[in-house]
Formats: sequence, C-alpha cells, structure tokens
Amino acid sequence: MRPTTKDLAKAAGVSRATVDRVLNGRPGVHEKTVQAVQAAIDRLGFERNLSAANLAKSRVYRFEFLLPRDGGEFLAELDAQIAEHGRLLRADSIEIRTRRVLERNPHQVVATLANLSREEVDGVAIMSSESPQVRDATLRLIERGINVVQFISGQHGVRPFDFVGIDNYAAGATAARLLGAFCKQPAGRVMVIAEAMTSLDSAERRLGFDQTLGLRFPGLSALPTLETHGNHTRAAAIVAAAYRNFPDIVGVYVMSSEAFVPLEAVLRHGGRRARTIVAHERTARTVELLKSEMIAALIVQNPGHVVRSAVRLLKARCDGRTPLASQEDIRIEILLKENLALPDKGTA
Amino acid sequence: MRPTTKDLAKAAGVSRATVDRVLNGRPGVHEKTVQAVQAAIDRLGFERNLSAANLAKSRVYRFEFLLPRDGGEFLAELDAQIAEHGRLLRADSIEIRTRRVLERNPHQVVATLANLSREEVDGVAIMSSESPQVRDATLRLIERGINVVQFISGQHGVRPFDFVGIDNYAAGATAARLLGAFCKQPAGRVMVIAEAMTSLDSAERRLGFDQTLGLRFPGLSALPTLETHGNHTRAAAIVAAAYRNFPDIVGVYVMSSEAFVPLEAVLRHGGRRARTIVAHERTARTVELLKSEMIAALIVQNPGHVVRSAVRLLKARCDGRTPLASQEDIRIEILLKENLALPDKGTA
DNA sequence: AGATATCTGAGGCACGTGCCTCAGATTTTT
DNA sequence: AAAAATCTGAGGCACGTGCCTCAGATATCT
Repeated sequence: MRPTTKDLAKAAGVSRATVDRVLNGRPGVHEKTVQAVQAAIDRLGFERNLSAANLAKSRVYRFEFLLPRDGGEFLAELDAQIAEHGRLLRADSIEIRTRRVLERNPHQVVATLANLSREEVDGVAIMSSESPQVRDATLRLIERGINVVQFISGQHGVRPFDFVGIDNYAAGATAARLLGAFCKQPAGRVMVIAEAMTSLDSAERRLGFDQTLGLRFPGLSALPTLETHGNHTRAAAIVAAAYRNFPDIVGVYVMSSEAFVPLEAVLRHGGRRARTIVAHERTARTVELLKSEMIAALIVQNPGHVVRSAVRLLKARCDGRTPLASQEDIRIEILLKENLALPDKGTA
Repeated sequence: MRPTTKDLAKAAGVSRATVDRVLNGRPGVHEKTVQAVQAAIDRLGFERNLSAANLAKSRVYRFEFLLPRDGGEFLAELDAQIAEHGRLLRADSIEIRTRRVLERNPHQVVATLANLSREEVDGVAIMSSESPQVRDATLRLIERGINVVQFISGQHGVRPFDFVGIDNYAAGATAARLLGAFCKQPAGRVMVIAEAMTSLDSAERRLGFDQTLGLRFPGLSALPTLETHGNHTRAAAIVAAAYRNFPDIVGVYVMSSEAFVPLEAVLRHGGRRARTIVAHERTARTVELLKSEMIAALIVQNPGHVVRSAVRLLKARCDGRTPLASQEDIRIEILLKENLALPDKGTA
C-alpha cells in the first residue's frame, strides 16, 4: 500500500496537521520540522493521492481554449476534438470550454484575456497570432496565477510559456524535402500559396521551406508567397496569373493550415501542371485529395494529440508538477496516400 | 455542481442504496426500479465521480506489459517509455509492470499467461508474435476477466482483442512509396532485409511493400528478404553476396523494428551504392544515421503514444467504458532529417 | 518576570462513492 | 392463510486528503 499522510506523520514524528501544513505550503512551521517531514517524504516515497485530494477539495480544473472566431476545416476539426475531449475528461474533474474571439483584432483578444479571472478559470490555451499586446496580456494572466499554454500558434519553447504545436520552421523544411522528392522534374518553379502571411507561423514555414529547397534542390526555385485571404475570386485570379507568368511551375506548397481556398484555385487553374502538391493539415477535403492523388503529401499536426497535450500541460502546471518535456513533443506527421489510416478498422 | 448519487436517489424517488445497486449492477432490484433510476441518470446527466469511486474502493489498476526478453534498441526504448509512464501514472492509481518472456518459445509465453490471475492483475498488454497457442491462452485470459490488448505485434482490429500499433501492411506500402520517391534512379533492384521474417508483422510489411513498389515504381524490383537473425557475421556475408550478385541495387528497405544488425551490414558492404535506405523505428542509431543522411527516411511508431494508448484502452475496459476508437489510432509516422524534432528546445 | 509571538498536536467535518447490515414492505409460492 | 422469496429504505463506516479550530508548548521580546 502507498504511504498516507498518517504514515508520514508517524515517520516524521509529527502530527498529521503539521504534515498537512508542509505538504500544502502553509506558514507557521519551523524550518527544522519542514526538513524532517521532507526527509520522511523521500524516505517513504510518499506521493499525494490525487483522487483523495481532488475529492476533498471538490476540485475541478477549469480550462479554456481560446480560438479564432473565423476559420475553416482545420479549426472546425480542432474544435470538435476539444469538445470530444471535454466530454471524456469530465470524468477526471476537468472542465473544458472553448471561446471564440475575433482574431483579426488583437484588442479583442487582449480584452478577453484581461477579463479572465482566477475565480472562473485555472488555465487557458491560447491560439492567436503573435502580437506584443497579446503577449503582454498573457504575461499578466500568468501573474494572476492562471496557467497558460500557447496553442498551435507561437514559438517553440520560449519561456515563460509552454507551447503545444509543431516547429513551423521544420514543417516548412519538411514540405520542401517532400515536394522535391515527389516532384519528378529536377528543375522548375514552385508556387507557394497561403491564406495569409501575417502570422509568425507562416513566416517560419516559409523560411524553413526556402532554406531546404535551396539546399537540396538547387534546380527548384520558389515564387513569392501568394495570399488568398479566404477570397475565392481573388485566389483564382492570382493563381491563374502565376500559371500564366511562369510556365515552368512544377510544384505547389500550400502553406497555411487552412488549405481550402488555395487548393481550389490551384486545382482549377493549374490543371495537369499542378501535379506535385504539398499541403497542411488533415481535413475531409485534403484527405479526399490525397486519396485521389491530387495531393502528394500532407504535413499534419494531430488535433487529438495537441489537445491532449495542452490539457496535460495545464493540469501539470496546476498541480505544481513539471511536465515531462519528452511526452509533450508534438511530431510533424507526414501523410501519404499509403499511411492514411483507414476509417475505423476496429476497436469500436 | 455535478449531480451525486444523493441527487440521483431523490430524483428517482428511491434510496441511495438502490441507486448504488443499480449503478454497480448488483442483483435484487426490480426491473421497473432499475429503469426509473436509469431515467434519472439520463435526465440529470449523472456521471460517477471516478476519484471518489477509486478512493472508496482503494482501487489500483494493475497492468502488465509482456515483452520479449531479447531485443535491441527499439525494445529498450519501449521499456523505458513503459517505466516512465509507470512513474507518472502512479498518481492516477495505475501500477504498471513489465515482464520479459523468452519469446522464441511460445510455450513460455503461454505458461506466463496461464499463471496470471485476476487477483494480481487487471489487464495485460501482450507483445508477442502470433501463434495459435498464444491466441488460445489470451482468450482464456479474457474469460478469466483480465483485459487484454495486443501490443505492437498482431493484427489491427481483430476481435475480441484491442490492438495498439501500426497497420503493418500500410507501413510497408509507405516504405515503398518513400523509397521510390527518394531514390533518384527510375530502375534497379531493392534489397529487403530484416532480423527475422517469422512474425505476421514482417509478412504484412513485405506484402504492402511489394504491392506499392510494383504499382508505383515498375522499374524497381524487390529482392527476396534477407534475414540476419541478430548475427553480425552472417549478416555481413549475405549482404555482401547480394551486392555482388546484383550490381543494380539502388535502394534498401530494412523491414524489422530492430535495424541495428542489418544496417551495419548494409553500410559496411553497400558502400556508396547503398544510398537510399528506408528503415523502421527511432533509436539513437537510426536517428544518427538519419542526421548524417545515410538513411533517407524512417517509419516510426511513437513509443510514448503506443504505451499511453495501451494503458488508456486497458483502463477503459476495466471501467466498462467503450474506448474512443479515433483516439487510439496509432499513426504511421514518417521521419526525415527535416522533421526530426530537435533535442528538447523547451518546456523543461 | 511577564507578555507576546511562533510553533505543534489533537480532533473533527467534508468531499462522493462502495459496501455492508438489518429491518420492514411487498409480492409470490406453498 | 402461512411461509418464503423478493425488493426497498435507512443508516453507517471506510477510503485519503484539505481545511478548520482550539488548546498547549516553546521560544523571543520588553
């Protein structure tokens, strides 16, 4: 049996009350006594029974996911995963809500963050493009004792925030490597297209892409990034123009997580020439295109994994534990037609 | 606040004792009453407080991982992950042990399984190559009320076992696709090499590999599988012979999860000609080779994910819940030099 | 010295569920 | 109608921890 606080008390030669004060960092215990208790903890290998502790505290972990209001299929998938896990995690006294904010307006993100209080939430996962205002608001959250993870958007491992998501520089590099490998022609131009280039994420992907393309495939050169801004008409126009101006386009990199509009335009105006396409994220649409071999490869971050990872991080921080870095590493997954998991072969 | 059994009792117009009987499936409750309680459960959205339940039962989930005794780096990595998660999960009243059995001898696996009793273990994750004897012993485990998942080895979604691991057919197909893409030459032979071909897993990988290679790269043809059986000398000999006999070898697929011996032989005797190599699993050795570009791509199942997934499945079965299939899907990950996560950029 | 501040112990209630006993109510069987 | 079987209610203890109060002990200051 695992030792309890009672055992601890006996081993340390103190009362349960004192053990309790030490365990929960309450004041009024002599330094010497604290150390005696600590020694006993180490000696017995005592670990708090979290079930009992949560029960006693009637503790509920309240986490919020802050997502942009506008978005396409990838965002919808994320939202679905969050809801799904919310349902599952209720059994573990974890309550998860999502909140959509108008992301175009940093001020609104900031206002939302400023309104969060320790009374109503224990941790927040923030998915928002970088801005100094948001960063400051986030810092203030931490000061108020609310735990934070940067979700999907942001930078890997920049304190004091935990980050959950892929390394976008590496993702761009991976895209270049795949595009080069799957593209038969040794020379030509590569179209790079995105919904928008505003965020740091896009910049990083582009950087990694260019770097690797130049290094490994000197024959291929990437065009400046086209931006579609969710507008089909505009997308069609700029893509058509690009194909007209550059007859030697041999590959396309759809850089943004939302790929619908760019893909539509490329498929419609690239015709047979748009053969080697690399895009991001798994959605109904991209999977369909992968199956029909219109897309060569997808670069994916698993929505289920990122959600679980974010929750684990928030919970670990709430409990004052140090999260296990190795466990929370989000892999850059590569999806081909071949390793696309078939729909539900079992485990029902 | 979440409704409690007390609320349930009041809502159903019965006593807490009756609610309890219904919740825990104890006999002696009239059908009509059962339904009344069920109705109240649905109406209130009642969910058992697992913390409280576990506390009350002093319940500890005892799971065992059965691994082969002999193995190389991949097995060591798995073992390490299991140990690591064992430490973390103690906080959730989950105790995990590993047990190593001499896998070459199915009889010993069977004997080990036969000795497991409900008194000492709640669930077992079995990693063992297929055999009718093991299968029977596993079925008897289930009859005794011990939950089982097939771990790494086995078949996807064959009842009545849950399976955790990748789809090996798809893994082989993926390997072929990558080999073909990264290999510059349109024609030539491909060496396929493995530690051993005994298991169903290897057979499936080979099948998927051949299928996709033939379909997508008609110029490439795969040689019969070479087997190294952990023997460096033997490996060197057969690989050298293959390179001698077939001057047009342009790629190598190292099919087994343990890649050390085959890789050594290929690198030593293939020289410059062994340029496009695809292998399995992430180990110190394979990562090093990926970095130095001796290997083109790795096909990987994440040890941390499979371990977590196995534990989630076992726990879900213990609690009588139906696991969420979508969550337990183990992806076939592809590792290139580009998407190799750098060692620990943050989150410490 | 007395007054004050600091530390410690004893005890108890609460959290929500599991599991037990025992008595009483209702129905079914003999 | 009596006996037996079936169902239900009331109550209570236990699990391990958090948090509270109050009294007593010891150290420190005036």
